[in-house]
Amino acid sequence: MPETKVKKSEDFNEWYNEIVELADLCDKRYPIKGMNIWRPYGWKLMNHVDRLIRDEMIKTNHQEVCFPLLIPESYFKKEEEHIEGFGKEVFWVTHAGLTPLEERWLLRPTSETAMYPIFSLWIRSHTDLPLKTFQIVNTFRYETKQTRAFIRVREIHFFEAHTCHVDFTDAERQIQEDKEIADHLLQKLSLPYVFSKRPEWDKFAGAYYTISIDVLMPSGRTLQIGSIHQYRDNFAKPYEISYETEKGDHSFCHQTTYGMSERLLGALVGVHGDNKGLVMPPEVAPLQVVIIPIIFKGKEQTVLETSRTLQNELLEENIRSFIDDRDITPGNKYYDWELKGVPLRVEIGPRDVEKNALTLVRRDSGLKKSIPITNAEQMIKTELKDLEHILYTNAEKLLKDNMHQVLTIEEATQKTGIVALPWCGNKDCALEIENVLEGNTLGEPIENAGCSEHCPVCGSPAKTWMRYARSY
RNA sequence: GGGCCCGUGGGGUAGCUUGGUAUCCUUCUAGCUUGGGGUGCUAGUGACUUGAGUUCAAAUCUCAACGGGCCCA
Repeated sequence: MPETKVKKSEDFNEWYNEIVELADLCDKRYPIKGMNIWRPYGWKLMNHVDRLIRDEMIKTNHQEVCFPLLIPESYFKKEEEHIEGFGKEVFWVTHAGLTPLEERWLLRPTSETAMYPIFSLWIRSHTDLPLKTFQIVNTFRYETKQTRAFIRVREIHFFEAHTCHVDFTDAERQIQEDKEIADHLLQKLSLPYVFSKRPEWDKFAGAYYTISIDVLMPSGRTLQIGSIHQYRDNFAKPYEISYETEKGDHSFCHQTTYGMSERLLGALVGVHGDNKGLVMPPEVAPLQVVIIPIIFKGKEQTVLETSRTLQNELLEENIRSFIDDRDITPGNKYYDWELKGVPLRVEIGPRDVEKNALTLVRRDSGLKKSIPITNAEQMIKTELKDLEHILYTNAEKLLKDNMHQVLTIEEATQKTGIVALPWCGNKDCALEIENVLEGNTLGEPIENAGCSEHCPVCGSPAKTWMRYARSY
């Protein structure tokens, strides 16, 4: 069996670096830090993830838009907290040719400040609401810390939904919908996750509150793959997004955003991959089945014909497949496709054809079996479903085994992954725990209110649980 | 912001201390061979980040720039 040089369990970070390049996802040789090249296979994969996101957006009546990349400084500066949060990591455009610009432009780090002045033009009446938009674009953030493919980059492939509502309640309803969207999507990616409400000092710049969506990587560190923000009317006021109510008054909109990025791909790689390479959930696998004809001189005809017949049958079932008839040895092809995480491999050789059968190999378990060629596409469909299920189950176990709820800092230091401790609500107490655990606050669980224990730092009655983790 | 380390074919490397012909593996190309887990053989392409300095001579020593990585705040 082929293995990566670095084992996933021994040095996850190194393993990750090795795998993203070996599997042809990206090329990191571009000479600007944090700006990598999407290679064809990686880009296909990302497109499938985007497709799932679009499907969810369309189902929930969001409209796709595309705003300009450049934002005038004056637009950007309207909301104070927002500038403070992003100011240090924006790229500026100062010249056009040799001429200095009268007003500087910036590359969007996110699109609130590009969109909202325009929203204020679009929205006149309560009948224009809710306004539900989204776009999938690249955003730019000048990261100074260490970059990592798909996880911390300077040019980010980004999904952002922006909505405007008549009031806080309707915006809250949107946030419920966003949570459902996240759930559907992450199920399809076989990625179990946790929602946490970020503490006040760690929320998105300008938000009323922020819900983060985190997955747990096998290294024990969390990866935030999305966030949902309730803005209330924090942006609507400076950007003057108001509407005329039924009664003829004027009122500010309440807004939400929902963002996700190429980190989803990072999570797919990290959570499902193994020492043989990627393991892709069938929903997003660029190829769901690879067909390898076993060619012997003189017998290639029947083997290739059988392969083509199967491919056509798979096509009718909307299963993405490819016949690898390259002139290299079969073993070589196995390695290749295992590295790329193709969920199922079908081998068709003279032996199979004779028996009216084909050989089916699972990427997750490596198990091989011979199945009848009649109705093979149905069997394959079932196997794909089962594989998706197994991926989810394994990932869920990883998450559950690494989520802990404890009462003292002492106990917390013994744990890996996500640790929840009682919290009194005082920032200093949380920061103290961050220090000792060498981790960060993730936020409070959103599903439960309250905690009847005591803060492990100051001893006061706890208001809630607070989660801590080392994160990417 | 402060400190440290590193730049050699597409990838991984040896050589640097003590200056002189750049090593090996892999990939790639061509041909034959082989083909149910990386087939074998033959031939071939391809590199010292850039600039300045020291020197008869620099991958090697010095300085700088650019690029990459790590640690601390």
